Amino acid sequence: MDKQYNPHEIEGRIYKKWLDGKYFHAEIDKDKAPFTISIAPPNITSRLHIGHAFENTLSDIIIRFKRMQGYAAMWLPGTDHASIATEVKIVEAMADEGITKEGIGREAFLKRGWEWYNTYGSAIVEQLQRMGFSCDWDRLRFTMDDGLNRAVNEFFIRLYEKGYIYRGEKLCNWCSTCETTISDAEVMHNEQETLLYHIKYPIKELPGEFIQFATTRPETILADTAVAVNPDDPRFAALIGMYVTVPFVNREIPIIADDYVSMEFGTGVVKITPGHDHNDFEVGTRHNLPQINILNDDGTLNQICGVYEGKTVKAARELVLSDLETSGLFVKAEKIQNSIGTHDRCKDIVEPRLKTQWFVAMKKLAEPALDAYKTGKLRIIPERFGKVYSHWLEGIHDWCISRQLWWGHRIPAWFCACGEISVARDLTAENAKCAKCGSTNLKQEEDVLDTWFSSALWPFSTLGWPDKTPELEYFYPTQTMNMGRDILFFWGVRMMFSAIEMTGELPFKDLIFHGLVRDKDGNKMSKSAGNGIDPLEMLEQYGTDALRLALITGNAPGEDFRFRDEKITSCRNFTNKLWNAARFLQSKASTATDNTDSTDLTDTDKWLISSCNNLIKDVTKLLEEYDLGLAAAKVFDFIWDEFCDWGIEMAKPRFAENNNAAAVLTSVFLDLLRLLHPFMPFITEEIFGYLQNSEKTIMLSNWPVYKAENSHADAEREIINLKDTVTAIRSARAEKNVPPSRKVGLYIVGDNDGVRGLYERNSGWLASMAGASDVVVTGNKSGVPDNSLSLIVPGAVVYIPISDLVDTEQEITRLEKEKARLAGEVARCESKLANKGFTDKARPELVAAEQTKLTEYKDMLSKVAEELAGYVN
RNA sequence: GGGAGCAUAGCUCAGUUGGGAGAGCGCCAGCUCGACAAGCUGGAUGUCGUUGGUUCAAGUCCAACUGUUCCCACCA
Repeated sequence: MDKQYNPHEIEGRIYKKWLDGKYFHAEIDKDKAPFTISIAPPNITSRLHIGHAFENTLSDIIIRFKRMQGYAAMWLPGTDHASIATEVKIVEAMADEGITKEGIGREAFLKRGWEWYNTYGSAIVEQLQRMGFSCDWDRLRFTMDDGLNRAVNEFFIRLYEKGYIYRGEKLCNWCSTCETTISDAEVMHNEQETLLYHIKYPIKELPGEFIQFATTRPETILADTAVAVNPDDPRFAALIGMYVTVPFVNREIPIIADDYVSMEFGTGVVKITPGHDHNDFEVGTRHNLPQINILNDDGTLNQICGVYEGKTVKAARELVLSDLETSGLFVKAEKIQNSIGTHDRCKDIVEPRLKTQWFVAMKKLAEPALDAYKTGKLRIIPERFGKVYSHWLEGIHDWCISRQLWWGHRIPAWFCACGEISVARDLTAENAKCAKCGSTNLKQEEDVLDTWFSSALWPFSTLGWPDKTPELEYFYPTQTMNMGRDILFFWGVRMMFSAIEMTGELPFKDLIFHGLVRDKDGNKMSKSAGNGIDPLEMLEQYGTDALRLALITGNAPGEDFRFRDEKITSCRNFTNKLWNAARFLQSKASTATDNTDSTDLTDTDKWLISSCNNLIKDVTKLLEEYDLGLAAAKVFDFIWDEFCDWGIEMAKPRFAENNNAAAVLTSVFLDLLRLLHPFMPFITEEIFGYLQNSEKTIMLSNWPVYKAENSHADAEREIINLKDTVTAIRSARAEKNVPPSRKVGLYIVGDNDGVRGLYERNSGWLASMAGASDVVVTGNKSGVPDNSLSLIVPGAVVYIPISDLVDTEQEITRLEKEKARLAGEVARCESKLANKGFTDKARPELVAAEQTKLTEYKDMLSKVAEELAGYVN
């Protein structure tokens, strides 16, 4: 083994070994319980970023843990076609070549989509493999492969047949850059400072009089079909029912009364534009107002707008304002804070407008999804996201699922000239026939489905649904789902209701949300900001295991966290530490006996076995609760602080003798490797190979279980005392500047047999750890050299004969300080025990512990006092 | 307008049913002590945002406040 851990050569070789051994592949096995995770399929828009690395590291930890526990653990991988996101990318790429979508036509465009998939889909798979993820690659799926296409059609048709899917003209969110509708969830609202323009319309019945209102979008006056006031507003009561004239289009529109209008805001008058505003649409519906659309698909104004036709919204706004000013109808402009809707993909302003689209009626579908959470069948982790989940479902709106795009699942609906729409299984251009008029000249809907329509089926469509496959039977429902908290509405909710409706079961039992990875300054990572971190770069520099560990330790579930280089460096250092511990053990392998169960275990052996045993219990529990960051930190700390700093160091003096020190260390270390394996798969696998030769792979070895018979609480307590003793001696040596090369003698005076036995049994390593030439354990002070440095340690007093270095005055000061500290402790313990509230109400073991401490402190205090008296005299 | 998170050492953050404040990095001092200088040993640094409340006991539970981040919502 090399002196430094070098991940590069190792990782590729190990991953190949796993693949070749088919270790990732889970067969249907009736003797095992299934444990399934579906990947959150990455979009094929680009290569993976650090957020993907993080999310999938979580899944990999869970699936590796469960696999070792003996489940038929299956992690199903795949990618998502990401309809609009990918289409935007392809269009951009084509623009660089000077071609357009329309220019090349649908078929050629789709060909480019598949090329895109071939490039990025495989790049993503490669990246996932570099991260060491143990996905069942034989089951790799894509949201647009044949099976999933069939599932999508089936889903659409079943919803349509049940009347959940309908087609209608409604106010939709329109992105004129992408020229498509988008769902409410895709609209981002940003507070911005905008201008609120005050405008007045002449009142027809009262020549020379005007009614004044305010708007942030003056160009939409061209689509106004009323102005509204509050019915209780005395200022305008007389005007209700009169008419005003919209300038430029000379449309006469009524003044109506509606509760929606707030008397306080603006002028107390609102222009009503049902064709371009969600609120106005509802007001318009209540008052039977006409709905006028003034926009073309590309965002310019249409023929209704007269002289403004062909102008962009922005240009039209300027023009309308200046024309209003000219006509004397413009009053003033004021600055206000207003929220503007933008498209989450292209960041352009979204305009509400009328469009005929396909919708899913959500109200009834949402109910069982809500129920699943409220009855506790669905577990949401962390819990607080449950509130967000149910709140959204309670106020859910219908889902606009049609998109005016090409890359995606084309809607399986066929139009006939007679007006009939056919939606049925297996309709193709060849066999389509109108059910009403018998015409065979049907045209398929041009639109494709929202990308989340297919994602919603992911946990079961990937297992063969709608067919009743054995895989679906066995692996479904899945167990846990890891997802970013930012896609709860897009995906989490939609999988839930789709699965319940289609399969009658929840798609997963535990829904786990993780936070976002931010840069070192706390900003969101994004391509445009240029602060994104490429996981491949990180793992090339530090190794995959270090990256994985850095992503999860010290992060609380569901919280965002910053990614900093220092953290990954310390994790890289840890891999080296682990590597060298293994190197050391390997060098001692020849001295190892097979005997780790025998009764001649020393205190240190018992301590190590027992504390590792406790670690197993803690880590297993944390992993079962999905508290991965804490679990990783526990293993990390134990290996470094306990196993290496104490376990190995305490064993060193024992190697010369014929004993089982090496065997115990190795046996414990193998368990530690198993605990660490889900987090750091490569290095643990490599070391596992060096340290034993009975098992082929750590991946499929058994997860360690807590063994009651390995609990040695007494030994643990004793070693804790010894560790304190060593620390005290080292600290004293440092304080006195005694170089490590200078050996000293230790005279330990303990006044009871148990304590003397403890120090006698462990005098070998105690001497070694403390840098002593010899250790003398006695029952009294006779034989201890004069002017030795004395230390109070648990249960005893240690004298170090370094008299030539001891400054008597310093020593007196130190003892006085120690005396004061101990006196304080005694007082604190006494007052605590004198408190009836504590003794009566606190847990009994706490009270007992406090009493023990009091005795110990009193004991130590009297020894300090005695020492001090010696110096003073 | 509604809701949620966060506030702990110089920095980044942990802190699991309430029971004597922790890690990593940084800083100071010293170390080639049987693997590891990507290491070892020792050390300094905290009114746990503020104010109240519950409790024998609060970083932890409750309330209010301040700062900050985010989500939802149709306010022209």
